[in-house]
Amino acid sequence: MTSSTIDRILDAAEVEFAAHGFVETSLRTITSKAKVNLAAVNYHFGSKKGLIQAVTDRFLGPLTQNLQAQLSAYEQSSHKSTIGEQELQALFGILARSCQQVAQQNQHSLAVFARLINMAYSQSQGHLRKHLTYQYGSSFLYFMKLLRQHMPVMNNEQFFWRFHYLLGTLVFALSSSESLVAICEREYEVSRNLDQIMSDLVLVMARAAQAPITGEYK
Amino acid sequence: MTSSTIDRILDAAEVEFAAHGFVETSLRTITSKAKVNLAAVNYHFGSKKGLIQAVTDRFLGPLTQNLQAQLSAYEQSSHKSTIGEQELQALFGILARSCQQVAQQNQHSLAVFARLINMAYSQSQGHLRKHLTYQYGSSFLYFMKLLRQHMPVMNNEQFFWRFHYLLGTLVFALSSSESLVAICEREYEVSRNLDQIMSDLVLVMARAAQAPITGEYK
DNA sequence: GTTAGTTTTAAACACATGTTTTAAACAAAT
DNA sequence: ATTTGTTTAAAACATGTGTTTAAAACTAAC
Repeated sequence: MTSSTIDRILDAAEVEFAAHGFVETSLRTITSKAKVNLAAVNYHFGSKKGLIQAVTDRFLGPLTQNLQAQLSAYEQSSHKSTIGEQELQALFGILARSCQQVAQQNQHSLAVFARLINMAYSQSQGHLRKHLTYQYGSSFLYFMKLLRQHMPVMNNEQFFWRFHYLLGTLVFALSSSESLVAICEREYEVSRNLDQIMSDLVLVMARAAQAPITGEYK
Repeated sequence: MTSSTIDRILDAAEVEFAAHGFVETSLRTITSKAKVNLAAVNYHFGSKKGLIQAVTDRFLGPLTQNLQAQLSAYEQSSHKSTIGEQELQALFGILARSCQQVAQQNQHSLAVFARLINMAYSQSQGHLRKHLTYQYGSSFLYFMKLLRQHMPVMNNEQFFWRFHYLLGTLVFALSSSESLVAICEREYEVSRNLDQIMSDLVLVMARAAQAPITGEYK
């Protein structure tokens, strides 16, 4: 049980970071929730930054691996030159399913992970952004490449923006899903789970991807 | 020039908060950038929380006022029972134009403001969220009500979720617009301004609002 | 010119943070 | 049983934080 300390730290850090952000979570609350000595973090991870990167790596590693596999299987199967909403739904569906599978396999909450990603972008944490793009940039680009084939109407720059709009939709929705679920249960007495939210998001993203590319709203 | 101190503090706090978040920005950096004594913040705003609320109020006050006016003008004009993409575009366009107008009138950057809103939701800051819903909740609901009339296919709960997806798209895209613009200029040698981004976002949101409401992505 | 109220200033306070240090406890191999 | 390397433990360190205090400077009215 020598490395149980490391896992306990990672488990505690994950939920605390997701709940209160990286900066607002102190090492002391993490180590106390993990029932571990304060110095253990610096001993095993070097620094708080090291811990933050380790927490994200533990999820993003399996995720990108899973995603890569499913994407290349999809690429070699069919749908190659087809254009349409169904193919877009399929691609976003692969992304959604990858997230859910990895979350389920590793006993993690998808909402927690989405909040982590959101934190990585909304809080400054320059080191994290660099680490993520360096480590997982290629998987990112692979997904973009496949998606690009089903959005041939627009040029590269227009696609770039459209892609990030959709990414924002996904991240923001997932990361605020827990509080939205709570509001929704209180307000409409209907409870939603992440599966339903994901299904809905896939449809929304696939439709949004096909919005016209020019025009003025004035 | 007695209240110039207050304005200088607000100006400095606004850009620092947007750039580095509420927690990672210290009162000392704010007061030094504002060329004001450290104690001035506690004297004029009571506390750091008070300053945070004042910063958001300075933008959200004029914004909701502007938005309310334009919305009621729109409501009394026409389009009342019509359904379609054009009406959705019109409503989102009103929201977009309100944001831009207020930003321009008060010499503020829209991206800075969007980042503030994003911070208010992604960082814990429970006091801010309470303050915002208490102060500006009605304007929020008014916009929702009008939008609801043009999305009659879905029930209230489905609309609730769809609405927040779109909101996430807007906030996330605007708040990360500055870094995306930079990447885009380096990568594609094309520069976009916020007007173009807003136009595009309006089209995307109007299209996404019409996505089908049920179905599985598996 | 004096006074009363407001604003600014410099210093100190109380506290929480990440990190380091030093020694103790432990594990496994010789 | 001793030794070696690794992990844990408690304490201290250095620093940055929001806030408060008390005096000084300023403003405006009488």
